[in-house]
Amino acid sequence: MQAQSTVEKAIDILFHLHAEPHACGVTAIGRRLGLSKSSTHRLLSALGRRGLVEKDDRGRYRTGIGLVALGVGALDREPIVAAARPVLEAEAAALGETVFLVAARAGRIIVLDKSEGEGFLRASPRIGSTVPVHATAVGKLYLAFGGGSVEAPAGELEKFSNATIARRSALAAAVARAAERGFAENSDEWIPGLSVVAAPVMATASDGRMLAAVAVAAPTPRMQSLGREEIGRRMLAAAARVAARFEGVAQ
Amino acid sequence: MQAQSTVEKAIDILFHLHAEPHACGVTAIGRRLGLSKSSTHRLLSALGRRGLVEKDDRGRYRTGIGLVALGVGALDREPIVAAARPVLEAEAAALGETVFLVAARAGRIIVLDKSEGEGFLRASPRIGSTVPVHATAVGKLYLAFGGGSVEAPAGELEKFSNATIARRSALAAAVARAAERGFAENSDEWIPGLSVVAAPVMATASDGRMLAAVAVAAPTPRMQSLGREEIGRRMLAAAARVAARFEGVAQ
DNA sequence: GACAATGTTCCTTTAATAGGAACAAATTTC
DNA sequence: GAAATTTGTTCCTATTAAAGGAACATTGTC
Repeated sequence: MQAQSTVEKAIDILFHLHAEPHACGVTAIGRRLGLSKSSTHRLLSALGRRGLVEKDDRGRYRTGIGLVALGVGALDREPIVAAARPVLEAEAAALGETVFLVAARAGRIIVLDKSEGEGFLRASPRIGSTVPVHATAVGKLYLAFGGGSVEAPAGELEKFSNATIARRSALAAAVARAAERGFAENSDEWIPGLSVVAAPVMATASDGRMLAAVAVAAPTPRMQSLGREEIGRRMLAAAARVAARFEGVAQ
Repeated sequence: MQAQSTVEKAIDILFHLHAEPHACGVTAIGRRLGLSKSSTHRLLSALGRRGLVEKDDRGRYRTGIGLVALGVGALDREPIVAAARPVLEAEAAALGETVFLVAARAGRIIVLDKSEGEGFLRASPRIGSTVPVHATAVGKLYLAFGGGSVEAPAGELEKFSNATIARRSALAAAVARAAERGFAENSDEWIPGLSVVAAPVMATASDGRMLAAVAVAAPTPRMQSLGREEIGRRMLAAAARVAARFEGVAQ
């Protein structure tokens, strides 16, 4: 990845600090991103003047509080998030499991919002994080209904667990089944012990494209006892409510 | 505010888009920030290549999903947030009201995390948002225990409601009372109908400075019936638990 | 269908950036 | 405890990227 503009270099620094668990020094950042020490320092100073990075006691840099403000605002700005939030909360309260909203952005599948369940063992996806296409329920939905907005990765399908779909023909079959049933599921295919059932939020009025997906995540045994078919119908109804609220709000 | 570096101009665009409720055009952004149309366009392109801004169907720009990822990560990085989260959740569940964590950053008081209550009418502060110093419970705590990390605004004290403290002598008295009791409260002083009781999280081991504050927010009638003194003691205990977890984790 | 406003691209002057080197703290090593 | 090494910060000038006017393309409007 070749940074071209100064702005992009600064953003690369932000993402690098984001990826690092601990605060980083100027020298280390510069070395990692191929920037001179003085350039790195100047970029960090500019970011610091706007509160996007902070310096700790020892002069090390880490991501700043300004990023939090910008990020949370960006979420609330997404109309689909505003439309979905009450539905997520209602479903999470009714099921006692984590319910979340996922959508495609720039060819990747990203967690937009969540409402967590009550269990001691519960799914807690990170808002803003990316999930794999070929090993998740939402990924299958996007392959079935997304109209090419998301594609399965090129080359070998990464194997996350014993249950991960490895062959493209098997993936195509799973996608076809999702297209037929209208919802998709995933048992241990990404994270062992985690099951997800997801339904697509389709724009009913305009062009009928897929706006997002509503999904419930639970430990596999609990999902088993809840009944996948019943949960699937429930998610379809929830997704329809989100779509109705979205079109009502967006008007 | 005069932008000096290119990076700062780009960040100013981000904050401007963040402040605007709707997507903005290149011309409008440039006019607002004093940038030429072509410069604005180039900065937006750079931000867009890294996913920090997005373009809608009509070519308008708004904040992008990349900011969400950066922001959420930045929050989880704050050790005080990690230490406080279970305490916030436990208190929110026990009280049924919104409990949140607030701290001073760069001289301002900022909401770091929250766990919302269950009421139909409930406080829902925005994570990352700034709250006023002289009209909030946490503001009084920082004036009492913050060691100068936060100061009351210069000039006239802004009047948010009929209950807002207007005179500096009255503010000093409220701060003195907070210093004496160890916790602070706020009834309708910022937002009419909203009451808050807050307790400071003090570093017990090292230098004893104020790390953050734990606060519970509720509609004024409900706070009245819960009993301010009892809630104050409860918040003091919660803040002590946060401090203990913080020092235990940070070790 | 003509007009106005907006997003995008092009090009040259201008000004900010890059990066080496020197300096100052802090940390590590002996 | 002192020397040595690493690291954050500042300074300076050749270089390079950014700024801004103008032309072009596109969209929405009257």
